[in-house]
Formats: sequence, C-alpha cells, structure tokens
Amino acid sequence: MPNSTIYSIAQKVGLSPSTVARALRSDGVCSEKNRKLILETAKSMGYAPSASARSLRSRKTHNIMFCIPDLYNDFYFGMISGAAEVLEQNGYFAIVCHTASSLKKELMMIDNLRARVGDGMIIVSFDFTKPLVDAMNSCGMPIVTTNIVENPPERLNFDTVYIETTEGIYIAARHLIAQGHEKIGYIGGDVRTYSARQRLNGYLKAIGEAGIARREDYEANGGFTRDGGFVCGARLVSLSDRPTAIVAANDLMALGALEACKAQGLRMPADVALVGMDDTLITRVTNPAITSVRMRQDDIGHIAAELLVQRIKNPDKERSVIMLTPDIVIRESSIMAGGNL
Amino acid sequence: MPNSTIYSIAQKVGLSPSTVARALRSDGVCSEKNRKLILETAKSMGYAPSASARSLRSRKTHNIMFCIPDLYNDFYFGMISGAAEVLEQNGYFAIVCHTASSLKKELMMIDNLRARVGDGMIIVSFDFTKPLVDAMNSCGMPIVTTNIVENPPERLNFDTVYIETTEGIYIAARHLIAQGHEKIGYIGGDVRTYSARQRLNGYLKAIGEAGIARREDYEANGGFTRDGGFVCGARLVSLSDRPTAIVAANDLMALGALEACKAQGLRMPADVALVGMDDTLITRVTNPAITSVRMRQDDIGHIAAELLVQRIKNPDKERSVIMLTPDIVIRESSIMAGGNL
DNA sequence: TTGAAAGCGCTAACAA
DNA sequence: TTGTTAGCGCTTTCAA
Repeated sequence: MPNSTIYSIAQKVGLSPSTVARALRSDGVCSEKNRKLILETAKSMGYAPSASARSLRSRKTHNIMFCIPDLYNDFYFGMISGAAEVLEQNGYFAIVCHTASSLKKELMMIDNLRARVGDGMIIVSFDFTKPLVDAMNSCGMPIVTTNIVENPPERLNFDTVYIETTEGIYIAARHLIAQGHEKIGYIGGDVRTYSARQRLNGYLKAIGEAGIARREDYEANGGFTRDGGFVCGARLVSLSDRPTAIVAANDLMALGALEACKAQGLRMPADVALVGMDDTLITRVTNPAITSVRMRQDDIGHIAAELLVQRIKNPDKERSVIMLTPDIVIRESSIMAGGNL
Repeated sequence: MPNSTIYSIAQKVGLSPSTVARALRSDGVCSEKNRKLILETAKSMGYAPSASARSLRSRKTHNIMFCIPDLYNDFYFGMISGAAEVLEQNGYFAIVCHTASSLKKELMMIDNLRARVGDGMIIVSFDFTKPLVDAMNSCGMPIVTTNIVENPPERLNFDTVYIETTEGIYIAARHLIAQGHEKIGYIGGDVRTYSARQRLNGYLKAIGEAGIARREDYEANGGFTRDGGFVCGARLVSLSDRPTAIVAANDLMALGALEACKAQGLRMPADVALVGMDDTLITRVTNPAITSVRMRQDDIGHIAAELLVQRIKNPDKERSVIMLTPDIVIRESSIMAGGNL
C-alpha cells in the first residue's frame, strides 16, 4: 500500500513534486489551498514518506540506538523509560537493541551506528574492553556510556553518566551502622573484577570510618547470583559470632541471603538485618521486603539522553562525565521495629 | 569518520564504484586481487555502508520492528529472545519498540513501518481496538500479532500466533483437581474484558468436567494486580468453608494470594494450594515457589518470527493463525508432599 | 508561492 | 571481471 511518492501525488494534483514535498512537511511554505488539497490526496493515496530516502538526503534518522546487555533484568527498565522520555521530547525515537552482553553484537551495533541506523547511541555494557572502547572511540558518531571505563586510553570521544557504586555500598553499610549494628557481614563478588572491588571498598570504608575492625570471615564472594547469596548467607549466619546484619552487593544475592536466614529459622530483621543493591522488583516481592540501594536508573537514562542530544547538536563540545550518587530505599529487612519472618 | 563512500574508495584504488560495491558485498563477483585491495582501502578509510542508501535502493532494511506494550515485565523477555534468535538466523535485526500500551504510539509505529523503518513487524498489544486493527490491516506491510483479535473485521491481512488462555486456566484447575482438591477458589479479572472472560471459562470448564458445583463465593476479581490478589485471597481463605486450593489468573495475583495465606498463618500447600499463570520470575522468588502456567513466550516469539519471515518471502500467502497450548510448571505451592510455609 | 534540477550513496541492469 | 548508466524518494538550493 505505501507505494505512493511525492511524484505520484504531484501528478495527481497537477503540482510539482517539490510543492508536494513542502506541503507535506509542516514547516514548508505552501499556499493553504494547495496544502489542503495535497494533504487530502496524500491521505487518500496512502502516502507514507520513505524513511530511508529522507535520511539519505537529510543525513538524519531521528533514531537513537539504545544498547542493553540484558533485557531480562528490570534494572534497565527505568533507564530505558527515562531516556525514551527525553529523546521523544527532542524528536528522537529510541530503538532498543539487545546485545546479550556479547562483544560481537556490541561491535555489530557500533557498525550499525556507523551505517547511520541511528543518529547516536546510548550503550550499557558490562565490560568496556579495549576492542569495544576502540570501536566507540573511532566511530565518529555521538555515543554516551552509562558506566565509567576502567582503564581508558588517553582520549575518549564519548560522554558518560555513571553512578558511584562504591558509594552505594557505603551508604548501605552506613545505614546498618546507624541502626546500631557493629557486626556486619558482606556478600560481594569476585574481587578480580573492577566492579566487585569498588563495592567491597564501599563496605570497608564504612566500617573503617565507624571504627569497626575488618574481619575476613565476615566477607564472602557470592558471585552476584542468588545461589551464591544463599551459600554465603548460610555461612555467615552459622558463624559462632554471627553478624547481626548483612550487606549484599546486589538484590539477587540479598534474596539468597534472606532465604538462608529463613532456612536457619532466623527472624529478619530482628536476628539479622539485610540490605541489597539495585532496588529491583525482587525487593518488593520478598517477605520481609528488602531494603536496597537505588542506583537511580531513571536519572541515568534521563541524563544519558540529554548528554546525547547535546552532543548531536554540538559534536565538538567538551566531553562530559557526570557522576550520580545512589540513595537507599528502606524496607522491612533492615528496620528494627515491626519486622517479621 | 564514516564519510567515505564507494566513490571515494573507487577513486583511491583506481577502479569503478560498482567494482568497489561488488567487492564490498561478500556475494558480488570480483577478482581476488582487487577485492583484497578494496577491502583494505575501505578499512583504512573507515568506510561504513550507508544503511539508508542501501535500503532506499534495495527496498529492504533487514530490520524487524518488535512492538512491546510493557518493557517492565519479564513476560515479554522470552518472546523477544525467541523471536530475535529466528530473525538473526534469517539475516534480520530486531528493533524493540516500546509502545507503553498507548494507542497513539502503536499507530506511530505502524506509520514507521509504512515509512519502511523495518521490513515487517511483530506487535504485542493488550487491546487490538478498531483503529489499530484498521491501521494494521491497511498498512500493506507484513505484520504478525501475538494475540487473537476479538471481533475481527471480515478480512485480516496479518498472521497471528497466540496461546489459548482459556486452556491455561483449565490446565491449572485440572492440576489441582488431580491433586484431590474439590474446593477450588478462583481469582480472576474484570469479566467485562475478553481476556478475563476467557480465563474464567477455563476455570468453570475444569470444575464442571470434574462435577464440582460452581460457587459464586469462590470466585473473585483481583484486577490482575498484586493488591487485588491479596484482598481476594484473604477473602477466600477466611470463608468458613475455606477453599483448599486457589487458581490465580496471573502470577501477580498469585503472589498477593500467597501473602494473604501467610498473613492468616496458613501453610502452603498443606492448608491452601496455589497455582498462578504466566510463569514469571516472581514464581521462583517466593517461598514456597509458585506453580504457574507457562504461556510459552519463547515459542510464541519463535513462531511469530517464522511467520513473519515467511510472509516477507511470500506476501500473497494465505493468512496463518497458529494456536499454542500452554503447559504447567509445577513448583512447591501446589504439591502436597514437602510443602512448607 | 511554485518549479526545475541536482544529488544523498547505494544497487542492479546491462554492456564492454 | 569490470564499467556505465539509471534510478530508489527525498531534500535543498536556486530561479522563476
């Protein structure tokens, strides 16, 4: 059906193609009489402008590619909708691309960007390895990342908005300390990864500042999985000198830890208090609901989109790096009064 | 950076643009020597083919638009990945479009499809109202829906793959009946909606077949929300003649019902058995884990993609309507042995 | 206010 | 195997 063009319309109404084109765009100059005629004719002929012809000529697609490593994770929803909102306001359309954390796909997306599938890209990735960073750097198109690159080359050609992970865990631990806890266990990840080190540092900083001595037996590596959280949680709470509170470096591990506590018949938060991280749906479903650190996904999306729009308008502007600070959403798992199993 | 074209490359290597174009496409005929030269030159010049030029000329984008009403719902993940897999195998790239259940956005997406942003569309929508169905019908592009249209006009121009909702609830109730339950409560939705009526019918069919009399006080409208499930669940289990099992028409309501049972100190499944629907993540997080009807999202995605690919290859083929039958994933909430609170 | 003409970068005949 | 040519449908000068 959509096979009519400005030419076929022009022929039908007896005007030139350029007049038709002008009439069709809201901004183009055209007499009211002709515009009305043209619009009606276009409609009756089922006219739809060709996106490729338009963007070939105008060098604009009005699309923004939004690359997500894992759609199966509600962590990214807020980011997507935060960004989409801003993008729409600026006349862009967000194309969500699922990269499944695969470098190959990520590189493919960069190629698509270079092929002008979109006018710019927001990319979320677990690890910005050298090949990816190089591809992004040399691609010559506006890109915004939502993580900081750990060992960046001397010059990065893209903007970044990120949230302080270290601070997030710090806040979680501080919250527990403020509740009077002094024996605080920590379930994190493999410290060979940057992200896991950042988080552990947040924990260490908080207990250090509170004058609490570090205890190796209070630290565990749960691998960011629910099972890992369960195993580590079980181990922590079966220590003879049991921690009275646990910080888990993500909600999945917090869930595992919660289950471990229940399995051992411990009341939460009365016997063990718990804080997770990411503020995902899980935290609202468990019983007790889990206090969690909110990583401000919506703000990240918002700001990423704004940075991108600015960059498209002004490709030569200085690189922006914006840091956000997390906050904590307090639920039943960490509050002394009114807890139940 | 990606500003080199086949012309600039042709000039540099001293060959014609068409030779360059042929060399660049893997299928094009070209001497090995020249191809090598061209490929190297293209790489050194940072060449990236223009997606819009290519698709303007070839009338193909190799994109498929995948419209989802609610990204904040893991129900659709399986569908997306199931479809993406098939699409990728066929050389297509899935563009995920978030319509947020808004008719306006859905119509916008149809317009984008008509503008050839993609070669076809898979659309998931809560309600295929007349304006939407009309737009899809007259758009002249390949479309696949994953729901059945309730009151279709005489002729539909798109393929459909859907899952029998009625059957899903039927299976859920049958499962409970097979466990020996005779007092089975039902938490559904507003029967003014098609989907809620379908589900209720599944429940009625199952108990009818089992010779169990219908009891109005065993049927509740939970509005498909967690809170609704809680209220209805609480009401059901406080009946003097308490049901020993509950079918909830989605997992959110099942969660609410589970919480209501716990709140009343009832053991699950010993005192009350429970089955939900949709097999979302929730079911694995609760304690006990909730038995749920799996709506075979991955298969739906798979088949939708296959139907679409076929339709693109052969636009004139007969309309296909494929019906899938749900199955049930049995977890702790409905099995007599080994249940705990 | 309208029209003519050129060209965005590619593909696809066809000819050499 | 390579080159020539003619568009795909639009936007964008420039001229009328």
